Amino acid sequence: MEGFKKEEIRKGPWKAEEDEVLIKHVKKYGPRDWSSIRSKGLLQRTGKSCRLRWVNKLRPNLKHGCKFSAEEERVVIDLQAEFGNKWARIATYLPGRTDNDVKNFWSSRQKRLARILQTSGTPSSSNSKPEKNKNEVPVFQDVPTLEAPVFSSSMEEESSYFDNPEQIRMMPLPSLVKTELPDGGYANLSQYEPLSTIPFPQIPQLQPDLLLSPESQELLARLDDPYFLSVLGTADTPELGGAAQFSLGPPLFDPVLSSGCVNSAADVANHVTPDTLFDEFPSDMFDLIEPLPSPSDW
DNA sequence: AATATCCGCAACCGCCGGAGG
DNA sequence: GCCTCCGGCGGTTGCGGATAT
Repeated sequence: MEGFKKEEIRKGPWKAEEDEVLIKHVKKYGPRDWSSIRSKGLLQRTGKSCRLRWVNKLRPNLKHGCKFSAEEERVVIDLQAEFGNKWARIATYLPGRTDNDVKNFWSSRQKRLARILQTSGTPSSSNSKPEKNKNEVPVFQDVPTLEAPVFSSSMEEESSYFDNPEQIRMMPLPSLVKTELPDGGYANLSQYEPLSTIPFPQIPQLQPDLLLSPESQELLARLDDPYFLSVLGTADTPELGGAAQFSLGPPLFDPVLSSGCVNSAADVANHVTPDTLFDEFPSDMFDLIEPLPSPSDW
């Protein structure tokens, strides 16, 4: 590794060799002393860059390449309302997710919502094609207060974790708090006590002369279907107007979705996530959803 | 098939706070 | 009290793949 000029700092994508060096360093010294990696001439990366690479990509037990499950999405939505943009804090509730993951998820979601509101707010929107809006998800307001989990949010573990590769592989995530569920399963989000009810985006009373597409009418009809509601959660109010609420607790808490990656189409086919759920909504359905207040108004 | 647009992701940047000299 | 260094965090950007036109 000689020949490194200390002034030359490498940026951009990491190479496999660099990852190897970083992993070796962490195995040996633990996830700390990031700046020493460069001062020792091991890598031409800054300490910050090394730390980021470890935390976001190389750390054990990360969920790479799998979308947020319905449960994870709900947790993020709830906790964002509770904590604001404290991504690192929110990430501690989500085993295998990093603050960067949460941040990226949220910003993608915000962009989608912005677009949906933009299109639904225009007079011609009910004539517009579904386009990308088919993936839009709702925003939940006035979410319940949640209790913080009892664990250290620090990623810095004892160096004993790094004595051998197997220990690294099996290293428990600090945020992984398991609780036995009534049905015998385990919830990783144990502190996430009964997620009571989360307000659904308000849908105003339908006007008799309001023209809806056949799909929308069919969808509204399905809201009376017990099974459909069980997917959404249970409605606390018979009518959808005003403060219609849906329980997003157990019905949406699916061990398959919440505990691991769901990547195959078959896995997804049998589960309804917020995204897949709203895939079914014709675009003109969103014309009925009132514009949301900005986060600053919460 | 070509182009435009969207989206997810990885990584960088700047700010902040704590620790140590 | 100050300065410097380091690590942590949130915001932002740029790239590449996917999707729509």
